[in-house]
Amino acid sequence: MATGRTHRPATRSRGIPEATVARLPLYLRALTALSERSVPTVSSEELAAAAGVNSAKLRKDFSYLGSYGTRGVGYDVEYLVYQISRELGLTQDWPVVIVGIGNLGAALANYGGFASRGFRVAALIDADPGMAGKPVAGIPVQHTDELEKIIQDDGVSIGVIATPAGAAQQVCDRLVAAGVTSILNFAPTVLNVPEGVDVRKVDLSIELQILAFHEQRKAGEEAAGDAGVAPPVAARKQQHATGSAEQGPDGDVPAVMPA
Amino acid sequence: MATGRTHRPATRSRGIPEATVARLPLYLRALTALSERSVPTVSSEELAAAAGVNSAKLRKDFSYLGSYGTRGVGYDVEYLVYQISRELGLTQDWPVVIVGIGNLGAALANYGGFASRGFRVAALIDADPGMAGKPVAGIPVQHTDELEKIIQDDGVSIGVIATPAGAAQQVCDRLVAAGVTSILNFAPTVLNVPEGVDVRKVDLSIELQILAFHEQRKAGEEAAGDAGVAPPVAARKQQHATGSAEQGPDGDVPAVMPA
DNA sequence: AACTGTGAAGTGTTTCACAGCG
DNA sequence: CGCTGTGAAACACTTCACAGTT
Repeated sequence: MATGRTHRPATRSRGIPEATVARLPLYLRALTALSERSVPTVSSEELAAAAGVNSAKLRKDFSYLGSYGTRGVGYDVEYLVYQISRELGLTQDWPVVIVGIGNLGAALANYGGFASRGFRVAALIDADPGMAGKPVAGIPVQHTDELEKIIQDDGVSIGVIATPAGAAQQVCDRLVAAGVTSILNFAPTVLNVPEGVDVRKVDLSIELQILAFHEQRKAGEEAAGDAGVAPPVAARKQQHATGSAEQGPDGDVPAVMPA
Repeated sequence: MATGRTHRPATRSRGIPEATVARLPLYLRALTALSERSVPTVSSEELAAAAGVNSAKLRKDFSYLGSYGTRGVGYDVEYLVYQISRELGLTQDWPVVIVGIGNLGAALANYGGFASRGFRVAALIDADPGMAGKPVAGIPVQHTDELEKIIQDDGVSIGVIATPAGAAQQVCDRLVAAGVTSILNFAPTVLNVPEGVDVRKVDLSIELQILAFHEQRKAGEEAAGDAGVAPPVAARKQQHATGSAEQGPDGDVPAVMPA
């Protein structure tokens, strides 16, 4: 979705897998903790444990960055912190605007981990004129009217949307028009953005629903009899291939989830 | 990747892929919106657009649930809402506790999408005695001492951790000991949980770092010359250089990690 | 001896493309 | 004809297992 293809001309294409990129911050956090304890080196096994992954995956991930370890020894903590930071672009300053200073926006503004990496809250923006000027986390809230000006003046390229769902797309459009090219969306809506703009979303309700799915599986083993309400409309259709062939061609090995 | 093999006797093995499960809430939201507009049926193409995925993926996803569409026509909205809700376990009531009622916890307690699905905030818990009794989102905050009692009395199986990082593991241990088997973690820490307990994490700082990575790519195409500080220690090593496919569409990386 | 780096195999996910049904 | 449902191909990611290095 969002990102669309980026048909890069393959400038020597480093090509770090997306899954690896998503784990780099995890490694970085673990490494930072080690660094604070002045641990000089760490093995893939130890670091993997601290980051909650397995060591093969970690080594594979690092192999995309380069050969930064020493066989028989492990990885130099400081050096790796630097390399990962650089890879993630955290050696530079990223001004960020947060739009929508309700409960959540305020929480985000106060969030420490925010500033701790290269991120700097450049501005807090809210549509409520009554909020204008009020300081949140030490930063005065500004009115939406200022949005374009702020973004241009500060060279903001990352925006955080913490507005109600109804306002999100509109805010998004304005952010993008003003030059923002990466958006972190907390509103429960699918955002439409032009090619070249990245959107990541964080959705509490979705996370809970996924947990509920697994939770349900744990509880009800056999009893398929569901206690909920009855299907609303339409005739009930049969439930997919009942006992028959269907999936596992050869060695069964049923998928992740059992039933 | 959930719980590796789950031994289970393969009761007709439904086996819905994790990636599909993660998208069901998205479909459900889009369908709910259609339902509110009294749209009777929808094609895979339309629904996919509303959910921000492509139609082939959507059809494949639905095929894991069963044959719920009508060829030449599309899907019955109400019927599909029900089927997905049931699959996700939302036709039942899920009491949830939120631990850590700071800025973020309060935001979560107030979050509407919470209650809108089967989730019910059974209790708000905080370690600060000064907060005890204070109502947040209409619910009085209770002290951590009550944690075990609340969970057992209300049969809570899902816990949300919104405490500072330092307290998270301890809270997690208590939640698990009291009977919680699914945890949504907002604290920037890796939680250790016993086998059978699901943890999903939401980490603002990680999301931003991933955006920064892509942002950096957009900006500096060729100029590998980084303006940041110089590497701290150790000799620089060469850069690997895999030549190959690069980046693809955004794909969300699921994060269930059992243990 | 200890540990990294990585091909190769295994597993999961997406996309294609079209048969099949209403 | 239109649209779903799905094998098969393509792609992505993870894990294995061991060669290679210090």
